[in-house]
Amino acid sequence: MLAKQTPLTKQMLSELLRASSSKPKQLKKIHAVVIRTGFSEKNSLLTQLLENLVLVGDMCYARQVFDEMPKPRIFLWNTLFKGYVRNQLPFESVLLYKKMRDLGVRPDEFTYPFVVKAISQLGVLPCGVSLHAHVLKNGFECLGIVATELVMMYMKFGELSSAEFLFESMQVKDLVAWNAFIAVCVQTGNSAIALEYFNKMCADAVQFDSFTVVSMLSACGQLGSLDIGEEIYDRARKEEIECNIIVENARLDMHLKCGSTEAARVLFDDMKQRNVVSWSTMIVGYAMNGDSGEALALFTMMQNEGLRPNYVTFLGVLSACSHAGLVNEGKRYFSLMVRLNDKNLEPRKEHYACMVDLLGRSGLLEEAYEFIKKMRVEPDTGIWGALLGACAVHRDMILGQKVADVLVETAPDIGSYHVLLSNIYAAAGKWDCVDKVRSKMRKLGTKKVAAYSSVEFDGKIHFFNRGDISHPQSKAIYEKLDEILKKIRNMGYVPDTGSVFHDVEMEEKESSLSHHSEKLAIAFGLINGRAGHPIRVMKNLRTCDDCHVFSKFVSRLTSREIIMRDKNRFHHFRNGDKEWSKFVNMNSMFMSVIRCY
DNA sequence: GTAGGGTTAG
Repeated sequence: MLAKQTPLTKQMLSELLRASSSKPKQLKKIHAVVIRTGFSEKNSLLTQLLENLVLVGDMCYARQVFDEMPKPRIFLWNTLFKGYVRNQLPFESVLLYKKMRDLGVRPDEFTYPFVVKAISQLGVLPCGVSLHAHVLKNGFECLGIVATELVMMYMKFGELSSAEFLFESMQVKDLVAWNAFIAVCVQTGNSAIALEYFNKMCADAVQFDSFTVVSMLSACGQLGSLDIGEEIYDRARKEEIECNIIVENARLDMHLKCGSTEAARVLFDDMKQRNVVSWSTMIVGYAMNGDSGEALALFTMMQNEGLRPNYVTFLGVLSACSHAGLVNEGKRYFSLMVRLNDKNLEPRKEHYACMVDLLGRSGLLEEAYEFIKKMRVEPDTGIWGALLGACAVHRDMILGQKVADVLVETAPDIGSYHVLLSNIYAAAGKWDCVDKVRSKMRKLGTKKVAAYSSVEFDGKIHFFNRGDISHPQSKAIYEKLDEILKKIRNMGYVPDTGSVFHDVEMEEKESSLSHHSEKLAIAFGLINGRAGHPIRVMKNLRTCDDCHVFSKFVSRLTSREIIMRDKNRFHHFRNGDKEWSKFVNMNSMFMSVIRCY
């Protein structure tokens, strides 16, 4: 009777496992039965259980099951590695790899893709280098997949030349290898290199696909190269590459990142299908471009269509409130988020940072400080950084010092915090304190990020540093700049030397100011750009007050529209005016949002 | 039986 029942029960257990593949509690119960009935001996049920646990993400339990297996085959080790990578547990991966070597288990060609990815997640370069040596020793370096993972690892570690060298020396580069390299370039902020390799790829006659297009549109968004991006998109269409919703969303985002909000809206309205990413892209884009009214209006529309916002949508909404100084509305959206009581919508650190920014920007520095103290989450550098930025804007030296102390303690290698503190001192004329901060930076080896601006012209991106003379057109650029400065001075422009935070003489201050990278970029745009077309300048840091005023005057003088994107947001200048957000009645709009829920 | 690529935030 027992013999008759045995195969049935085993089959039943297997079926049960399949049926409860996403229910962790059920899996545990079945595990107990498997052990009790002695079916675990052949490992097949345990294997199935392990795979299910990896999918569910219960890695602790998965490890327990794995450890109970008498002699797991290499496939099972790989399954566990897969689980650790998927669930972002790189440290556990490293320990498992060590154990594997200690036991003398030989890794196979499937092992290294997982382990290399784990080291990427771990972010420790020396570990990556020694793992690379293992890969070579075991003879897996010529496997495309392993090589691709290594290239991505080096790129994520900022080891650009190693990554490039390895990629170039790959004997066979298929489409996925190209796409992976281009994507990781964009993800690490090396979009100009991505563009370079896209051109190489085309020169090598490798046919690109929709994955390539998405990465390139994202690269063009970062670079502010609307024309190049649109050209690539048009080519994709002509070559009948499937432009799915991901491609369309990336295109939308590119337009918004290039300050082309009107065109983005037309694209958005014409889209055949829209998902939460499309809506969030628009809302975030409007917020970045200073059109808070449209951002919040879209948020309402989105809900009227019955779409559920996600955490990015709320980041856009909160930053829209922040840019427009809508303190009370921001507070209400934040509490709405809490009240929705959705596990996926619990405010994250970024949302708290947005709130601190909102309060701080409006001058409510103490309230922002209190908000941080009362937060349910542990404040990170992003949150303290938002408060320090606000202290710099409102020149609050006392609180600024307090916050900077926390930041310099936790993140001594980030130059911008030191710079912000030194700016606060400089604004108050405390040059001895400025010197102290600077010498501390030198002692810690912290470096300031050098400011640069870029402009696209003739299919190329032109970069400028402050006082740069390396550009072939330098002579003409400086002549143009002098000419403009003269003319706008007559129109009433006065250099705002308050934004040069060095203790130097006035004349020197002025010349240092007049050669800021964005001014050089604008002069370049005026020389080369087509009349009637906007000049799009991208800057890697925030733009200073003087360059802001300068741009206003230049837009009036030359009747050219200037769209300047800095680290945080856009500035649109047309006919000497800065375009402000449209007036909207936020109160009534907020009430309609409340009604949706 | 298992392995490499894409969109919204920072």
